[in-house]
Amino acid sequence: MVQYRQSVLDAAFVALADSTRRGVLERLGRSEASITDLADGFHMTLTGMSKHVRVLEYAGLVTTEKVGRVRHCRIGTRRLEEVAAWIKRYQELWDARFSALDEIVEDLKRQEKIDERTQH
Amino acid sequence: MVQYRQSVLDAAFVALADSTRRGVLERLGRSEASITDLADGFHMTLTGMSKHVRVLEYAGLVTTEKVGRVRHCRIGTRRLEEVAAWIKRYQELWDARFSALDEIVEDLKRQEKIDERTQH
DNA sequence: CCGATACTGAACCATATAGTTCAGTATCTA
DNA sequence: TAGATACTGAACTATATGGTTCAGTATCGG
Repeated sequence: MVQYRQSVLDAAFVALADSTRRGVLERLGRSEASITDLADGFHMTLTGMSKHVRVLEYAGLVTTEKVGRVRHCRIGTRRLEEVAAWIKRYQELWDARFSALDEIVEDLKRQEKIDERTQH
Repeated sequence: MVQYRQSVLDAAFVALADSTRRGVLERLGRSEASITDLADGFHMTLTGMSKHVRVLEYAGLVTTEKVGRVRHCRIGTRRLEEVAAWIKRYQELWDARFSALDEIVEDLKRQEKIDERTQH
């Protein structure tokens, strides 16, 4: 289970690491498209685009359906929410870390003031 | 092919695509650490971890400071917010797309009702 | 000063990735 | 039915990636 979730999350991050694939997601955000549409739009062979779409589909970021000759691609399930959740969690850790630093800085400032007063 | 990463955003996504590097970010979320600390924690050579840290630093996700022999690594600037912003934007497109589909479905339902009525 | 520690750089290796071409297969259309 | 269209799979190329070892260099502690 944990292994599964880890690998799914990993697949999503890997899929998002490529700028062409992020572009495809944006494109599909506007309307569904065929492999041909996408290949044209990104100046790439059908085969190349087909691979990108498969990576996105594996990661759960798009879904596809073949109707006759045409594979219709559309934006996928809620998988991206897992990526967003990871980032949110990281940001929380990170905010906490910065808060801790802030406190240290505040302590130092307070200490300075005490030093000032005791020196005069 | 020649993957020159024009954008900082791309570097961040690429950095996040590796699960070890995401682990390092989580680890640094708890406290700062040296290369040695991280290498030990992730069962990896110093050289290997050094490379990961450099990737994270290039992406602006961590900052480092060398004090004497030791390189202190800590969680970086607000760079991750750009990643979060991209995802948010994508999710908006995507919600809009689903809303549009919902409307179509609603239209179809209405049409069915009309058909029913006109057939009787 | 000497030895241990902490890292860095270069070279290397195996595998993964992004792309191609070419040769199909299946489906639509005239 | 013939030909165009839409895709798929296999094989191949070039480069990137994640890791290693080994040989330094710089710094710390006794």
